[in-house]
Amino acid sequence: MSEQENTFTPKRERILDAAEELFALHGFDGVTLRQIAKKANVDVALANYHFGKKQDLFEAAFLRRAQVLNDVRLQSLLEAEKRAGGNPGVEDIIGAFLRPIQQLALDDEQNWRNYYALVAYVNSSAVWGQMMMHKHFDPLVSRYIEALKKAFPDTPAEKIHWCYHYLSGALTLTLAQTGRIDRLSDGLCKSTDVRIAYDLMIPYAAAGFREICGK
Amino acid sequence: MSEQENTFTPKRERILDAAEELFALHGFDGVTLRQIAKKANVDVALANYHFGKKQDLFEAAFLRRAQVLNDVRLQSLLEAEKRAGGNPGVEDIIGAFLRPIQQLALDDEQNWRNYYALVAYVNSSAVWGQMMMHKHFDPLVSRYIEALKKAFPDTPAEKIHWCYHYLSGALTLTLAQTGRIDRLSDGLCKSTDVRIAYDLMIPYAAAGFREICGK
DNA sequence: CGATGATTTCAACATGTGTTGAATATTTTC
DNA sequence: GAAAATATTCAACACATGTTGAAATCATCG
Repeated sequence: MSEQENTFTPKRERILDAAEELFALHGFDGVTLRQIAKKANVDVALANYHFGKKQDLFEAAFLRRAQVLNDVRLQSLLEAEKRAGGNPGVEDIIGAFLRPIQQLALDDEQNWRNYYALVAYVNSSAVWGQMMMHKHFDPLVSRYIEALKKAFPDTPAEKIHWCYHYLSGALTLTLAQTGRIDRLSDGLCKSTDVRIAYDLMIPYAAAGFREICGK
Repeated sequence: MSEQENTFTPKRERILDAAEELFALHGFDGVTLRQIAKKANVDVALANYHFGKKQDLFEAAFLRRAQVLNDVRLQSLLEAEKRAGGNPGVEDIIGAFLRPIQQLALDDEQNWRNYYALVAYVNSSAVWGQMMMHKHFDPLVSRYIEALKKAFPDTPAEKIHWCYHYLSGALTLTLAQTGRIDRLSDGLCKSTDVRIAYDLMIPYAAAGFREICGK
């Protein structure tokens, strides 16, 4: 009755938080329900009561913030289109794609770091991870790709898709925050430096697009 | 005595092949030794006899081709430097970095696809995956980064490292061959199209480097 | 051949897994 | 405040896991 190990949040939410963090760190099969329950200070059976099977718990953790992220990104795209009078350039589109992610990471009241790592894990995963990406993120991504096609009207769609693929790879590795850049740069750069990571990624990717897609 | 389910290869090798494929597909924790043994047509205990613990088997599968890959890539870098009289440009360096990977995938006598997916998995993984990357790939990568620093002598090292990070992300997602581009492009592009994947990645990345690192 | 050593299988153990149903506590409703 | 509903814990099952040691098979070579 004296201590409160956590700032008080409902147990259901605590389970999701623990699942998010542990799944992001070790993957679906690398985490047991008992580890999640322990981290959430909760009995094992409670996860089953609230979310059903383990797979469903994973999806619940994945879904929780997906809609939020999609909403803010869609608005970001719409604003960029409005600002450019319906014809945004590559840099505008890529900025609209990445800035919301950067911003959420910077306002870390709610900590998006774990969730980002979870998305990176899912995007790097095989069949069933791909199904989740397709279901929950591809609709929005398609809108970005449409915008890019419009920005390069004379470029074959194939090239646009490959360029987006490269951008998606850079983003995914950034979201994962594996710390590899820290080691390779001997501490000069930090995976957690969200500011510079996206500030440089935008012009980098934009230049890549222009090189491949002409103009 | 009549059928030979596999083209005959020693069982030890068959275990490594099965481990490579299954680990690449489902990750370390997503695969059981029994699944590996079954795929290799071998008893479970044999993996332990040859490789020790499960972790050691994983590392053995990872190591098997790492040295080969490092050798061919180092030679590729040295040749590029020689060809450019000691001062290769970005495009030369990135080409030397990516072409060997592309080439090995194209000559698929030995199928490198599974191994590439395994590397992608390791590079996307947390602490212990990073240790493997650091130990077995970073020494060579550092040489590429040194070459890049020399190609942009006036650019702060920080920017070089971030640009390499973006390139590494694009490469990793390409190696993973998740099939996401197939779905996003509605079949127009294929993850398995190694030719175009790298042919476009090189100028894309080179343009990104030039944009960020000047010149 | 016979014997020595490497390979491969067999059987099993100890432990950990996801999941479940009944029991208890807590909150809500009337 | 009793009753109904929700949330949480407890105990346990059926099964799969990595790993091991002792057998059995195979190859090597005098």
